[in-house]
Amino acid sequence: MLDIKLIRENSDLILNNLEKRRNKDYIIMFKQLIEKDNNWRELKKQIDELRKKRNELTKEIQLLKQKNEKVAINKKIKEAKIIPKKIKELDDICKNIEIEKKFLLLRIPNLLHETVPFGEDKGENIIVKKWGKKPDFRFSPKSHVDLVKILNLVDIERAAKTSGTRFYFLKNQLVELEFALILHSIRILKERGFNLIIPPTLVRGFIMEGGGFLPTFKEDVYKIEDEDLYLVGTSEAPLVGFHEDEILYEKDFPIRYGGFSTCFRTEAGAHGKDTKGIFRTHHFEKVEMISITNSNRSWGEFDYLFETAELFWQSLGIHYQKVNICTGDIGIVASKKYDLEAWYPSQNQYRELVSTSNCTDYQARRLKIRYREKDGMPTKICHTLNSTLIAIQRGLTCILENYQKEDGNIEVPKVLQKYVDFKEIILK
RNA sequence: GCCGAGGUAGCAAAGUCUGGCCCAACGCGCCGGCCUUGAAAGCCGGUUCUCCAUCCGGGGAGCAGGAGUUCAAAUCUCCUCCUCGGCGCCA
Repeated sequence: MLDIKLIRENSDLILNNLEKRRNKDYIIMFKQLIEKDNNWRELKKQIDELRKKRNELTKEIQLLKQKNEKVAINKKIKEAKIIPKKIKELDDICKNIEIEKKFLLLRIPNLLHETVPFGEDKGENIIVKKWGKKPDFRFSPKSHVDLVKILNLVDIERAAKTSGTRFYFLKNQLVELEFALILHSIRILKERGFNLIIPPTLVRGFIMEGGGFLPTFKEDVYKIEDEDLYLVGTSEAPLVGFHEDEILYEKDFPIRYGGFSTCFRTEAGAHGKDTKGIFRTHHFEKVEMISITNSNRSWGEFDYLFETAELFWQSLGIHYQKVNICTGDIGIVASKKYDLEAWYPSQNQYRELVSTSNCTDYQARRLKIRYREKDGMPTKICHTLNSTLIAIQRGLTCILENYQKEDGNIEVPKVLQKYVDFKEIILK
């Protein structure tokens, strides 16, 4: 969420930024927010004055009791007695306004970085870099959907039986490749200064809210019935929640976490999209990077995270492009976002494998993640960043497609060969 | 799941039975100031959130979270969460 003080003092700046999103709702919400905030402050002033009065009377009563002046005490108590009711009355109104205020504040998106390109939708994202080459196939490459079927690596039909659509049984060498990818991932993350973590995959509502996953994306996450627990759509949620309501030290920045977890997504808004295979599923494993730092360093860190993802995909020899996500496609939390889109020969297009975001102070403010330059110095709000390294199942689809051979076998990428006892997945 | 003990500021630790001198003691760390040639010691102010005020400054809230009783709650009552120990169950 945005800084309410900045909203009060510099509303024009924020309005100009919100306008870039070309969504009138945000402007309306913002104006309502300012109104609510004014109401709130007015009421708070009144309430605080009443409390002050009550505190004063309480003290007087206390003194009179010591002197045992009964008549005066009764008079004061009579006077004091009416105040709590008034406070309660105003406070109830104030609390409601506060709820409305928070409702708006939680839905107003982050400020966009000036280098975010303007655009209506993902068609207007800007390609900023390409790496590697498309594989030169002398045959018509198969899709991962066909490959996993032919090579007996995934069973979708039976998963439909046990669990429904968008589930899968991963089988045989693909299971081994998954673990190879995980081991390769954590090796790179360790070298790049990330602390390895496997987080809980169920988290409380306020952690989801703090990360920006709620309330805006309520339909996209699974909730446990009768409990205030959600299945995480990404380990970003527990990993940024890790330091919730903490005060960190600047000397420790950047704090980097390399998290591995299963992720659960309803894919509510994706009906009809990527319905076949394991490209888009309700559950998958993902290796994620998280960084906590401050405003001085977060843009450098943003590049560092993306570079780490690039190094990983380069090690696998996958041809990709780096994309600067435009205003219409960026979402509410990130101030700037780069995607890494890899080449899918069967689809003849680039598909998203990695998304790197600088959330600036937007998440950290919600989660009360602060830092000090030194002990005794005032606290400031941290910056948080996140990036995919690899979503395993999607990564596998990309590898399968790019490493397929004319004879129908799949070559195992060089860097993964040391983790498995085969160099090819062979058609039986 | 049951029983017991707990949750107090950056850390550490009193206060809870017996409500008010608790805007939370004594420490430790750190920040600012005074003092000093400099430092240490000493002294003063600070070290969470928030409101008003350009500045000086003045309020309010906060003792795991919420609700209640009361003129007044860290302290009493109820609900929830979490931690630790014991028992049970279990991969």
